[in-house]
Parts: sequence; C-alpha cells; structure tokens
Amino acid sequence: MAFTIGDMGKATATKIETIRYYEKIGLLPRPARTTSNYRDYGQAELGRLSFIRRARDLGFSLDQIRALLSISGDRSCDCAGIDRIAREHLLEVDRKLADLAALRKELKAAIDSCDGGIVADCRIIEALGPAQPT
Amino acid sequence: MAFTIGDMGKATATKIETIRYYEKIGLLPRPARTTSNYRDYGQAELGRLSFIRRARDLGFSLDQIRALLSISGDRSCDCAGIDRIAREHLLEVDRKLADLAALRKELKAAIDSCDGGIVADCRIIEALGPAQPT
DNA sequence: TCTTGACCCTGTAGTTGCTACAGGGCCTAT
DNA sequence: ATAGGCCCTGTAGCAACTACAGGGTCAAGA
Repeated sequence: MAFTIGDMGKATATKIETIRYYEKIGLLPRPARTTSNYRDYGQAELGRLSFIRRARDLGFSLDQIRALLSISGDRSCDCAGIDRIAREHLLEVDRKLADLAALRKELKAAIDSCDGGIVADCRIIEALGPAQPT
Repeated sequence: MAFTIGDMGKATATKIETIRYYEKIGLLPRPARTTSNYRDYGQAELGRLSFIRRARDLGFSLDQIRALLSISGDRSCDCAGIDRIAREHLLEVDRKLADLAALRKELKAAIDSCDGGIVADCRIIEALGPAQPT
C-alpha cells in the first residue's frame, strides 16, 4: 500500500528521474515523505503515473494529459469545460484508432507475405498516407 | 505532381523546419532542386512524410519509424528481418489499440455523464491504470 | 519597372520531455 | 562496520522539434 519511487518505476516501466521530473512540473503531486526523506507513494499516485505513461505512449503531450487528468479531478460541476475537453480528445482518439487499425492491417500483410516466402508489394506507407494520394 | 516544401507542410500539418530536420537526419531523402534552389518534391515524398507524421502521432519514435519504413523499402528478400520487425510492432500496435479503446470508453462516459448534468465518478484514470490495481 | 508580400534558403539557438551523471545520505546484511 | 543497494538534490546532455536571424526568389499590382 506504500511504495518507494523505485517501486513506482518498476510498476510502470518509468525511470526514477522521469517520476521526479513529473513532480517538478506539477504533473504528479508532491508525495508524503518518510522520516529519512524518501518519497512515500500510495495507490492513487501509482494509478495517476500509470495513466500518464500510457497516455504518453499513445502520443499525447504532457499538456494534453494535464487536460485529461483535469476531467478526472474536476468536481466543480464545470460540465461545459469537461465536455469540451473530452469531446476534443475523443475525436483525436478515434482518429488514432483508425490509423492504428490501418497500420496493423499492413503489418499483418507484411508478415503473411513473408510467411509465404513472397516479397509482395508492401503498402505500409500507403496505410498512413496523405488524405488524397492521387 | 510537384510540391514545394510549403505544400508538403500544409498537406501534412508539418512545420517547414521539421521537414528540413527530417531531411537532415536522413528520414526523408534529399529532394531534387529547382533552378532557384527550392526543394522540389513528388508524390512519393509526400506519402513518406505523411507516414512519418502519423506514426509519430501514434507515439512511435523516429528510430521505430525508420524500422517500419525499412519494411516497405526492403526488396532484398530478407524475410526474417522484416518479419521480426513487423511482429514486434504488431504487438505494440495491438497494445496501443487496447489502451485507446479503453480511453475512448471513459471519455465517452465522461461526456455522457455531463449530458445528464450529473458529475458521475470519473474513471478516466482507471482506464489506463496499472496492471493489478488492487 | 520596381516594390511589396509571400514564399524559399542556410544557419544557430531555444523548448519539451526526458535521461544520465555527480556527489552525497540511508539501510539491511554479512 | 562496511559493502551493496536504494534514496536524495542538483546539473548537464540528448531527442525531436520550433523559432528566429539574415538573406535570396518570385508573382502581382501601382
């Protein structure tokens, strides 16, 4: 139930320096300290860090993640604000889902064509090509 | 059929400086030049840039993108190599797809709860929480 | 024609988001 | 009591852009 910074890092595949960096820029709260001045984290901080790391991995900026976290933290009933942020990010998430699905399809095709021993024409670039290719 | 660097930037929402940066580090080929030394791009370069930008947006590093592009460019029948790279990235793409789907679900829930005028308990952090929360 | 504005060029320096030390303290085990 | 592994606060470096500075090109209009 209580974690050191090292535990947090192991649980989320995050370098200790990165966790301290998130604290410095205010993305993670300053945690309690032990008598020997070690950072002392709980379950909530672990969840928050995991969210940050996985959202980063999905290509969101730290500022965007700050906005997403504010949706969670907002108890002021500012529904208009929450709604706007959530809708914006939902659009972006749907776009990313479509791009990833297209990329997945072409990776699969590349693997399958290798299985058959044929170097088929690879369309992996076309999967994420411009809106109007021709 | 022939684009300036500005056209490329507009078509892919990329800053001109970024395109020159990709050229400098070898991610984009050195394009032909006009008589007045302007960069002169074709459809292939546009497709490649679009791929790079959208893959970046999905959280892939420039080195990973270099590897993905090599799948496309490889005509040497090095199926083992292509297969390994493609399989690695397929796993990562599937993980990202699952995370995005979870995030989408919680964004949708946040929007819906706002529609109802109720500030429901927001589970957006839990969507991307650690593997074993409790 | 010439000049004004929107484009392009090469550089270099700054920003974001980490990442890697340096120099030092705590803590468990032998 | 000391060796190894963890923690602390800094500061400096790296990746991937981003923003000028200082200058050339070019189509359009007075």
